[in-house]
Amino acid sequence: MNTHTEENYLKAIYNLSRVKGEANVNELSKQLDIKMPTVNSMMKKLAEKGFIIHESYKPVRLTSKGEKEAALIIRKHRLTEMFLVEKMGFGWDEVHNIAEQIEHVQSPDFFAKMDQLLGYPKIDPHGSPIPDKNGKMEWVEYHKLNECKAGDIVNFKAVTHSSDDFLKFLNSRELLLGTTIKILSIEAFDGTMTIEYNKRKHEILSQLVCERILVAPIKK
Amino acid sequence: MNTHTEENYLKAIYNLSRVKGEANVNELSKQLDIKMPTVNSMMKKLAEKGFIIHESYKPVRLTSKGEKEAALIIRKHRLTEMFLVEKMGFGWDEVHNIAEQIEHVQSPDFFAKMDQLLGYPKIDPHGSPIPDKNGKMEWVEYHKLNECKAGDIVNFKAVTHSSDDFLKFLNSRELLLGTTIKILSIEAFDGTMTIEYNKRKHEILSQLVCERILVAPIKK
DNA sequence: ATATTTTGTTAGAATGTTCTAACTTTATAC
DNA sequence: GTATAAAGTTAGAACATTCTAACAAAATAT
Repeated sequence: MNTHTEENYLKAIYNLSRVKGEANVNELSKQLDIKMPTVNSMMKKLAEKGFIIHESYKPVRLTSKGEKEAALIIRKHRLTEMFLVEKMGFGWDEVHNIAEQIEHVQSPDFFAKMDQLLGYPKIDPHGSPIPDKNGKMEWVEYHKLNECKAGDIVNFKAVTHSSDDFLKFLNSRELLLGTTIKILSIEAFDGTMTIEYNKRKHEILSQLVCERILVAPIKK
Repeated sequence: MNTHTEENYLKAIYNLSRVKGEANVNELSKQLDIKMPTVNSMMKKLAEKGFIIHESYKPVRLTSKGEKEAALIIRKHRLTEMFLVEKMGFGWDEVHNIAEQIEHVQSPDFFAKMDQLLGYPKIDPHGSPIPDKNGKMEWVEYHKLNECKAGDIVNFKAVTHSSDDFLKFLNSRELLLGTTIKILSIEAFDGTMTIEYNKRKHEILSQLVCERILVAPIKK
């Protein structure tokens, strides 16, 4: 088995790789808040264990073994988040830090039981897909809200970041998963959007916020 | 905050101290499966942090600070065990190892929520008392079954060990908490007991087993 | 009461994870 | 296309946790 620490590196590599297929040392260092030389030596270790490929001065890529390992940790994280929200009554803005700890628990039975009690969920409380027992994840391709056009009507499907602050911001605007959003206008200068949803007719979102909101077009 | 490791030492000291009020290095070493010199250096560290008093060649005693710290970890352990049994459907023989891991989770909210969902339980699935939020534990003084006399009728209240094997043995004999037991005879030679309970009229228990079963006399 | 066993301690080394300082390679800017 | 900045690496040290080997004190046994 792998250590707590190794699991955190694998998860970070997985998350950074999601878009580009690879992760570099500098980004990992920032994301994990660990200095570059430390990350570097851990890359050597993970490469020796066969989880990643790392050529000098090149970005890091997960092997299929590493990808599966990472996906299974993420599975535990997301099942936990779902359990905390659905079965224990936590808010979606309260579960990330608890799940970060529980994801390292070594007990297949524990997570199998959660899965069963939840009815084998496919997504977590933030709209992210939960990998299956083999580490396979079904990717639904959503759009970022900031890439939509004025006049579009879309459905809020997921968030790309799960920090307390961001989710509390969305709560304060009553902007929850499943909400239908109409884009009234986009400020060309800074990407600020004016949107309408539920009873809120003129809500304004900064580009930073819009980049973290994933949506699907409404099917007519 | 303290590390995982420090918490395990504190818990072991607490458990060993329960009877005698103190714990020695050799017993800690055996219980934790860590060599004596390692235990010794950790004792130095815990003493510096004010959790224990340790004079050379003397047993170790918890300070009130150390006792509270340990009790709060045990509180998390026992709440977790209760949650796993009552809310997730695990057997009492399946929860110890999972709780050993979850007890180290740092999140007062998480354990407060468990406590609330369970209705503020006072005992865990093995009959052990759950310390309150201040680390205070209500000790109910039970007797060990092996200390009872032939003819006694007693109620099975708790176990002193929570290993899988022991609990599975009790399951296989349908010997569960709350069972009323009549002691038919005791073999003077080896302490083996013949008992009667429910529909089982001639069950035989070794002394080792009887030492691990805590009972209360039936009030007439 | 001395010898033996058990328990406890000290010293020194190994492993894992982290750091800083110094250096190298790659990317960017002018 | 050279200068500068950014990213990556190497070397060496620090801290936590563990170990083995050697030694010391306390308990026990005859």
